[in-house]
Amino acid sequence: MSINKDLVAASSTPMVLAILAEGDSYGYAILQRVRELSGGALEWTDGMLYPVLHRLEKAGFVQSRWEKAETGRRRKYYRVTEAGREQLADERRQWRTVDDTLRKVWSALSETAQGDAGPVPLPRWS
Amino acid sequence: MSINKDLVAASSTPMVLAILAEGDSYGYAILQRVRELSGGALEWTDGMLYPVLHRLEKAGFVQSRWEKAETGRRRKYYRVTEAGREQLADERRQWRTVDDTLRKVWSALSETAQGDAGPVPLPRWS
DNA sequence: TGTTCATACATTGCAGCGTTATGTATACTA
DNA sequence: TAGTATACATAACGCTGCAATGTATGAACA
Repeated sequence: MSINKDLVAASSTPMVLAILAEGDSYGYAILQRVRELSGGALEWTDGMLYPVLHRLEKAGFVQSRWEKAETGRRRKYYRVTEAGREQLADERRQWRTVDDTLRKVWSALSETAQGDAGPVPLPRWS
Repeated sequence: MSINKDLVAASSTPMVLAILAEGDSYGYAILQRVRELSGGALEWTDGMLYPVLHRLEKAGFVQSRWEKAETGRRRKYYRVTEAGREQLADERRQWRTVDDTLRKVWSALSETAQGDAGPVPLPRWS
């Protein structure tokens, strides 16, 4: 399933901060972690992730350091800051507010698109 | 609580389509319905909603018609199309995919930002 | 009558950000 | 030696919320 860009944009910050809250990590591993967490449903591109990490660092939500992995490759590790943890908590609150609202309006609707939509419901305003 | 723009962008299409799936409605009433559904937590601006409605109509997800309300004012009513119902179902699937993933990564974290974060957890990679 | 507020729709300029494409470099493996 | 996975980075493009602004009508109130 392909996820539209707005939804990717809305979830990227809380997702990355939460992954880093599990422990320090780096770009490539974060991409894999997202795939793993979603069971393969989410496939982020690196061209999208790196600007996110740079933005988070500029905002003070994460700190980075270069390290040499045992494999020999250089990696840029990120660690979430205290401000980042607060931001994460705020993002979670926002997400839940929107999610609760969507669930409320969705709850009355049938699960799927209806090939036979049946009679159009009477407008509330009539 | 203020909701960041990415989250508003991600939720606007499924929210509007779902509200219209409840019954035909118009711009001003949709703004009120969003406020009502969210218990006042979500406050959409009209400058954001009208372009959304125009975009949905251009995409064929809704159809519009002018009507004269009993109050005498003109209103532009919108009705969701069959394509719109299918789009709504798809948006719901996408939302749930992302929501499930976020819940999974959030579940291990404490509820709030920690003023005293305690010891930094050992990195998974060490 | 005049003023204000709520209703009702619409557009413009700005800025942020994902997408796609591209670039650079290293380590491992066939 | 060539291909693949790893690893980070940037540029051009297009979309879209946001804030500001504009137009217009009806109701309430002084």
